[in-house]
Amino acid sequence: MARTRGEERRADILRATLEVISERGYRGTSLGAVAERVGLTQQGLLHYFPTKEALLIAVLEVRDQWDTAGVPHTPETWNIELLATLVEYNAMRRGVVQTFSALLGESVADDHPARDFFTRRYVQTRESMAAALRAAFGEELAGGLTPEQAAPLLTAVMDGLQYQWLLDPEAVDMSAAFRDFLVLLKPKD
Amino acid sequence: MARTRGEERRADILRATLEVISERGYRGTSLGAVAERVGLTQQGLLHYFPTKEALLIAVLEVRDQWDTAGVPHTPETWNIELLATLVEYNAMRRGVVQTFSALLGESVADDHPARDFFTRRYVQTRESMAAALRAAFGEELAGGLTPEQAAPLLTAVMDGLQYQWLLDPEAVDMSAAFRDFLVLLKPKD
DNA sequence: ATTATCTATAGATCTATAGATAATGC
DNA sequence: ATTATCTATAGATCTATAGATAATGC
Repeated sequence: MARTRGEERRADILRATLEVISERGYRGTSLGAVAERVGLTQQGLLHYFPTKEALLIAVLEVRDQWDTAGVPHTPETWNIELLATLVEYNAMRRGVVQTFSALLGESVADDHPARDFFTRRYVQTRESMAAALRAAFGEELAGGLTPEQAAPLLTAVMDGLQYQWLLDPEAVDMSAAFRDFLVLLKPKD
Repeated sequence: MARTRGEERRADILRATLEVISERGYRGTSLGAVAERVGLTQQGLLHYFPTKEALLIAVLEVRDQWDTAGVPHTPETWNIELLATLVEYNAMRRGVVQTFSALLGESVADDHPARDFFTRRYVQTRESMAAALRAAFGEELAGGLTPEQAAPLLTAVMDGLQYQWLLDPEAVDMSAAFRDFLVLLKPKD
């Protein structure tokens, strides 16, 4: 896939942006800092992405691929085993997890440009989670929960564990804890 | 408790700071915006808190009282029913939840001044959660989990639900979901 | 006296625009 | 021709310091 010079540069810039966001969040990220990492001036960077917000939008568009390790975000392709593997994989990619968590955390601010993106995304995520749970465990999970009831919990556990793990990787075994949670969900009959 | 004029002002400033942080995060908060809300100039505010970081530290110190509704943060005082009530209560205090979530989200950045605070705090939280779980359910929870295994999950569920709820309050019933999770944890014998 | 506020301002950033120059692709 | 990149710079902020003035507490 012969990417043009320009596409290559864009990809480099996005990579660098993800890096800087993971270190400082979106608000703490300056165009200058990103530009420096790709060997450009701040104004040179603006040739590829005309505003800082345009750069964030572009980052969000590619981000999904990163944080689901390339697995597309639709109900059909998801399943519980894959989720567990993904969590395990994420435990080896601190930077990616940190970028995601930093953006999610910032996005709850009233005026944050990523807010809509995350709102929409979580609607999707809960649907996918419910479908995956249904496929794995059927209509009734442990405790009599439906897949739709368990979906936000599963989502919450993944996100919440990431924060605890990012703050204190030694103290929290994200992957083991996630598997513990899957055991909890499994119907007992 | 006759607070001096100065203490009163300090409290006002902290209140305003929590507000602005909930709207913009710590990095997005300017001293000027906080000062305006208490009817001071930015320089007048610096009389009470000499730097922006000092203001954040002070906020973090009072924050615990807010987000646990005044219940002290020690193993002895915690129990599961109280947690469920707290989540219900939080669903009526969007601003407080949003301040907490915004700060937690930002704090994963490498150089964030609240990072240490949250790291230490989560160690405590997990301990308190484990104690509460032990008191409520004994040594073996559902799925054969120990209280220590379930503690990070319980913590993760609370935090993760908050993000989903903040982004989309209509779509997520934080309190109901939390109670669902408690049902999951309850030993089945 | 001490505490509370204000005006003035230095010094750092940061985003974005304008316009010049260099490199690349037909 | 078009794309890539640079220099120069306007215009907004933002934190923090210095030092003056007003209000309050003994």
